Amino acid sequence: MPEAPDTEEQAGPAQPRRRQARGERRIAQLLEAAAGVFCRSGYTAASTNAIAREAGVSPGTLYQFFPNKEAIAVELGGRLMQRWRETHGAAFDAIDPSLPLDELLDSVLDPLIEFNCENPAFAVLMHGSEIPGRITEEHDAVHSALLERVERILGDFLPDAAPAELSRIANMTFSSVKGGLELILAHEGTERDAYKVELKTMVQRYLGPLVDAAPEPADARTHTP
Amino acid sequence: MPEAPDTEEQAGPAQPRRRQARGERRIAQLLEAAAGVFCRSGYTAASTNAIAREAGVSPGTLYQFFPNKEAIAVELGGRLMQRWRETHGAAFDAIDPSLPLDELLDSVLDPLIEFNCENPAFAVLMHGSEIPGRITEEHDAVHSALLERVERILGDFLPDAAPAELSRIANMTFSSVKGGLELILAHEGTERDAYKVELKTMVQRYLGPLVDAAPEPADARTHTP
Amino acid sequence: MPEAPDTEEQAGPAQPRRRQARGERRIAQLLEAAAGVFCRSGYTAASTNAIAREAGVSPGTLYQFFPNKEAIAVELGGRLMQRWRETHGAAFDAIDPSLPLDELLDSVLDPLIEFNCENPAFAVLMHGSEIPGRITEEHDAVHSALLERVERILGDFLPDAAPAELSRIANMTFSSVKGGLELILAHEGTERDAYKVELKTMVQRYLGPLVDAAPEPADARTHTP
Amino acid sequence: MPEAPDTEEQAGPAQPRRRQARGERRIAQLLEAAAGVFCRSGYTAASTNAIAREAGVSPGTLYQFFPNKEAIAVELGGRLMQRWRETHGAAFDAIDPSLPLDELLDSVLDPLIEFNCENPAFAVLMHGSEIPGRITEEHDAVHSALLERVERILGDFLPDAAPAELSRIANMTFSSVKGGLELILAHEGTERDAYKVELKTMVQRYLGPLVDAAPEPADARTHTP
DNA sequence: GATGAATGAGGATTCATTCAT
DNA sequence: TATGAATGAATCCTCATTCAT
Repeated sequence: MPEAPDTEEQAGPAQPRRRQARGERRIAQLLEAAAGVFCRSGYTAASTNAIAREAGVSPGTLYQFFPNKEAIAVELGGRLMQRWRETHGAAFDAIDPSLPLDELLDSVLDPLIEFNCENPAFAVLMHGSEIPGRITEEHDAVHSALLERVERILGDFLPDAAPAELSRIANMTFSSVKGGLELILAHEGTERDAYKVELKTMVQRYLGPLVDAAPEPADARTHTP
Repeated sequence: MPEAPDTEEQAGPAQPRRRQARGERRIAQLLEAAAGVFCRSGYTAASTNAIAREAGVSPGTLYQFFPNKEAIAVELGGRLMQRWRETHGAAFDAIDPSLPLDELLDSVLDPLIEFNCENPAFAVLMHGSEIPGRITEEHDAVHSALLERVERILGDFLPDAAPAELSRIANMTFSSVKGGLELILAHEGTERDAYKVELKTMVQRYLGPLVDAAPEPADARTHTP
Repeated sequence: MPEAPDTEEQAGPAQPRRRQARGERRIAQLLEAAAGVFCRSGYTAASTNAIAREAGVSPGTLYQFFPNKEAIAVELGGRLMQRWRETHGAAFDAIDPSLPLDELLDSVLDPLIEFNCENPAFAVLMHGSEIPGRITEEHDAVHSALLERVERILGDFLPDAAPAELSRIANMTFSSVKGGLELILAHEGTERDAYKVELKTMVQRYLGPLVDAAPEPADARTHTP
Repeated sequence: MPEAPDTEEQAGPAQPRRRQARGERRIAQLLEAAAGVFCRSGYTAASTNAIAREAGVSPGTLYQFFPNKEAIAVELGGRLMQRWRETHGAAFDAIDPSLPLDELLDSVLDPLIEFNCENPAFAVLMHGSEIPGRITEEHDAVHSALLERVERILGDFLPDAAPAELSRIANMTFSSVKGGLELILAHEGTERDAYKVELKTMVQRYLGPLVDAAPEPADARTHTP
């Protein structure tokens, strides 16, 4: 994707094509820089000048591609979501609700954890517009998209749950996962691995009874035999 | 801390206090204003001028009582912790480990939830120095104090757990509680109540197996039969 | 002087007397504090709050005795000049112009040096209103008084010199002495002593030829024959 | 120092300079403004806003080129020293120690005086960090560089002097010259000229005996036999 | 497009000074 | 008197954003 060998076409669309190629690189550069700065300082404390500096371009250049600071976060979130969907989206869409919960959670959480470790900015954006006035809610792509996805998955398992209850459970689950991811990212090595396990354990325990109680009256027993 | 009266008089603290009465009121006023602004904008985006304005005083007055912005957060955290201890600390210190988990959690979480609903800034400060360089860790009284308390309580239940494991479980629990509190605060009325229940359920499910497995080989059964 | 045992008189002048006694102590306290702060930070960077703090009183109290910051410097200068006059003024007024120059300089510079070492603020104020707009010239008691004194002494030695020339020589001499005093104060121990000697040597060499050439037709040899 | 172009291009410094031309002009403008403000108010009382205003730019522009107030003084000092070296440095390095003292002093002091009259800020910066905490010593380029130069020149004349003595004499000389320059700048027209002569006379008289007594066993007469 | 200069409002903080008690 | 609270303009400096080249 970053390499579009821009064949010299006639006249009209040639220039834009070349431009867009260079522009794409710039944008990617800027977003990568933004990811770093957001992680280090948080959205509010991150300065567009710092992002431009980190990207090795001038402030003016940054504003040639983004109308303002928020747009950077929005676009970064959009791209990370996109990358997430490309990498793990298929698996997500094809979740098999008949799987035992622990396997299902593994199939969901393992990629999510891995993706967050590789893209720590994802976690930052995942938290969404905690503070009103920062990133407008409707612009908070990552948070709402993931939450919706969680809700949908849960809906498959709990078809009888009222929408409000579903939303509540999804929010609760997602909130815990976000917290767990933060802890995971805050640690390293074996400690990090232990937190990964712990997060999955927690989610399993939380959702286990719900799932067990609901569709399949299987002989599901405790999750840590 | 903001006031060191150091009068070389002999008398008690009565005389010097009269002068400070106004100041004490101002401090309370400023902290209340800070609580509001912190809740609305978060620590980073909160401006001392905004706090002063909200308190109805000039910027200079604010700095008569606090040396800088962080000190405001620290003092606010300190006061909230103090209030928390005064209101619910005794109950916390006297937790009866022989209680069934759900009762124990009620005795811990109900007050915590109530306190957060009454003091929403508590939740803000509870999150601690998410971003390195904001509020210094050692100054992050609320977060570390509560985390330590959680760890201690858990230690009573899991005397055989390794320290690292204990810390992990405490962090995980605390993280989830923080997330849950955020959700509670983000909702109102019956929805808020439902979230309260949900949070307790989640913590119960997470800790239940740990506790059951540990000291008392009682006939404890799952909590959602 | 600081101790006026205020005997209880009738009515009218009793109160003021007592007040003045306490006030005198306060003023002395404040001026001493100001001396310290001026030495440490210079006049511009010295804050009235810092002076009050150093004096152990409140800002309000300071302004009960001085209308503004400049007045503090002016009064401090006045008092130091007063002390200077009381201690060494007599000797100065009774300078014997028939003395050989080196003895005369000793009789002038030795006390001046000693006084400056004991009252470092004197040197600070001696420099006068280097910067227009700080301490108004007419308020710069120390500088102008000392300069005038130097001029008068020199006038005794050089009765034939034109006023402008006299003023020039006085300024030059005074300027060098100020510089030398700064160096003296900047050093300690034997190095300080060496600077004392050096300063006197310099002044002697500067004034020697002038004095020699003037009243007494001695066998003075000049360095620029 | 304020500009690190770091273009990864191959070309010479021609291209990158074109962009900086405006900036270079701004820097010069700002430094000129700073020189004026420093002269009028002194370093401490000079405000960056005042400098920006004097330069006809906004505060932000100033900070695009200088990280803080001290850096302005440092750069100004550096440029003035540079200009000084370019204009008179060669003559200084090629001082002929066999010259008679008065000619030598002329060759040193005349340019110095002239340079100070043309660049009054030089005198301000020459005084160095009189007050601890203002301009850090190591940043006080003008003062230390000139003092060192004086010391070196004197060293040529007094090869047998102990280092401490040399330093003392250099300090004394430099201090007097600074004082004299101040007086020169404080006057105008013929009075200024007269002060110029007076300063040279004073230095000559101070150093004459030292020099005479040292290398050339001339028939020098000292005033303190 | 790219650059870096420019902006000016705003942020934290200080300070001389005044006021209420 | 003395205190300490109060003020608000001014300080240094930053930042999102715009402009000229």
